[in-house]
Amino acid sequence: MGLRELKRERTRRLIADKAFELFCHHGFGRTTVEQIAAAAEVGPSTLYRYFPTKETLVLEFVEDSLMGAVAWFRGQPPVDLPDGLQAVIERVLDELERNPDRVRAVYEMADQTVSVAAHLQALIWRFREELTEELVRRMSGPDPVVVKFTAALSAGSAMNIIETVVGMWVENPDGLDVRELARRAMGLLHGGGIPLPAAVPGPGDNARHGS
Amino acid sequence: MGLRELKRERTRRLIADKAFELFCHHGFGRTTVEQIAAAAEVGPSTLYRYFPTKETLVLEFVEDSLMGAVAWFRGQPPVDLPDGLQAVIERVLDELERNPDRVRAVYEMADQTVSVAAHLQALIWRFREELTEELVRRMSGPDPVVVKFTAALSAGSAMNIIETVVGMWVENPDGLDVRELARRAMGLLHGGGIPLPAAVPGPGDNARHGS
DNA sequence: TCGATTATGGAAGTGACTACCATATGACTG
DNA sequence: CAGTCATATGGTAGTCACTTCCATAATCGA
Repeated sequence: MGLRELKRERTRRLIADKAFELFCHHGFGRTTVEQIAAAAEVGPSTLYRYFPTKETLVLEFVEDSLMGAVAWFRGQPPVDLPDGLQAVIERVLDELERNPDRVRAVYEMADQTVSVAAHLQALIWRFREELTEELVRRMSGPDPVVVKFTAALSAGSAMNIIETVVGMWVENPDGLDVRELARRAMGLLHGGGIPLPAAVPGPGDNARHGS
Repeated sequence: MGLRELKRERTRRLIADKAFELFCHHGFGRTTVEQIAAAAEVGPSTLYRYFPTKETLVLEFVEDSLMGAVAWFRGQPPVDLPDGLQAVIERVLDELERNPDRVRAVYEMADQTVSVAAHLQALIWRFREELTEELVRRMSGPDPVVVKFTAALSAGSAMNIIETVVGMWVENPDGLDVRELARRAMGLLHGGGIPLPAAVPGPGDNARHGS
């Protein structure tokens, strides 16, 4: 490991940290790339060599969490479908829970800047696609279309659970048992259907029953 | 209804059509906004008055389909949760099936242009949020957090089914029964779990059973 | 027909991002 | 240690999406 890679990692980290700092302080939209480059004491063209877009400065952390979980799953021995998905979900949640402030910051920026939300969603989409691919590799069936369909639906369910749990977690700053919610949501995978609250919505008393 | 609104609708349609044409012919990334404006014989600033971003030129159609379904659902009498979701899903699929070429074009552009994919996902996210909101309004329960959680998970499931079915539909140009797939996927909402193909993935013979 | 409202087009500017090139810096060889 | 090579950096110039603002033209109400 040479001095070069060490320095590279250092500047990369420096840029990302300065960017995060400026984004939190002044907002994503009110921070220019030039300002970030100046704060990190590098030229703008150097910054672009490390981070292809402004959004990656914010979202690389999420990308690592999601793609890391898929990569980990690829190395795991075959297991039951629901169990495998559950493991992936827990892996992602573990990773995100490791630095909650960053997760919150990402969600805040996504809330107030369309392009951040958009790229975050694109990231989640890629996670879904790669997970689908891996599930297909692990599955077998007579009809490849049905296999692909099942895999995509499963990966989507995992994605849905992650998004929902993380969303609830971000909205309720403290005193929320993320794991309990996640466990509840997993019922979706195991055939329990949507876990309903105590009082379920039924047809209203005075309402015509719709078609 | 005055002449003004009529003309407005006409230029709007004209711009969108010319844009679609150019995008299909030269690709999204290789078409500039100025070219579109020139083709529609309007000034660029007029174009931006109708369409805030280049992406909306492509995605407005999808937005209308999704948001229209939610708006429709808002006007419906209360029904069972799974039935309601199923109705919304079918509504969206109906709308998309009405012009398949446009759906395919959108997916193609999303495949080759990141920002289109990103904004498409952002749109789907908004659909999910609005559907969640409406579900919350229709639900009751002792714990508002659990209610919100259930609603978000349900809306996410609906979104998942739509995305999966449409994705399969786009990938397999012809001879695919979209409705059969959709019906199959609905089992997820009714508590049937993930519908599995004939041969389900099990633990491999030579694999260690790992945690 | 006249005044008010609104749509349009153009100009000028900002900022993200790209392509390119000259230079500086760490890495390897004799 | 000197020389050379690979790579990292910084700067310049340019493209393009998008914004703001203003002058003008088209429509509408009276």
